[in-house]
Amino acid sequence: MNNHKELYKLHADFCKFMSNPKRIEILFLLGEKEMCVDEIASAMEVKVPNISQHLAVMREKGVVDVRREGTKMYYTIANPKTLQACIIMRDAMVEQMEKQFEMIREIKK
Amino acid sequence: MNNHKELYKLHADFCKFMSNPKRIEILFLLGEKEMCVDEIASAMEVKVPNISQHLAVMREKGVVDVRREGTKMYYTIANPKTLQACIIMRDAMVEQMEKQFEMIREIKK
DNA sequence: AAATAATATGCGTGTTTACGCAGATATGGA
DNA sequence: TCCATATCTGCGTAAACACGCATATTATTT
Repeated sequence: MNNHKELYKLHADFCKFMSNPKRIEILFLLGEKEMCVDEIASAMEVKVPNISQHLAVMREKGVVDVRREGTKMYYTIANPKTLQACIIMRDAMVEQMEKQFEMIREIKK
Repeated sequence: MNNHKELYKLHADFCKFMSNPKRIEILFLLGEKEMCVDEIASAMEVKVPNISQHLAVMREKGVVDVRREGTKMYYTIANPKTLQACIIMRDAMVEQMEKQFEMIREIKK
């Protein structure tokens, strides 16, 4: 069974949405509540077309769901696990930074 | 407080290691046991220098730790949370794929 | 049917990433 | 010291990405 490689490819492709700080910020914003494009854009102080492009990436990968209401498009997180994993990943990063900080302090003393 | 942006940047940068299928495969391999470069390379059927480069990326971000034993470098996962988050992210992806598969079946019936 | 508001899309450009290959290091042993 | 083994680094190229801006699409209102 060597479709392992294929699964890793899908997995990496899905995770690509996290390789951009704006998309992570969008994920955390949507974690609080459903939002439309210009709400997100003004909350982040970023131009609307740019946010729309990032949302398109997240839509394609199935990270977010969309719902139309009149002219507005409301976005939500498709699966809460995505945010959960993202938070755990951030915790791991913070712990790692603290560990490295400790090591530097040990060397300096 | 607008160092939020800076945190999102660090977060995204840390998560970049997941945007490549080979690095995800490396993470899962190291999840089983400590391994040296050529063990990883032959397990994955990838050239050693390429694996070394991917490990360098993971080292820089603090995703993996290294230990030298003679001429060999043994790699381990620095923080189990990293693998945990990665697994949850994969679960989210699989659930999402199943959801989309269901939707297509509904439309076709 | 126009005009307007909200999003989405296409394109050009500068930046980053992946990876093969050649050459450089570092360690242990003859 | 010289050689072999294991790993790392530098460089060139091709592909992917981010983002600004202009334009297109979609739905509401008049």
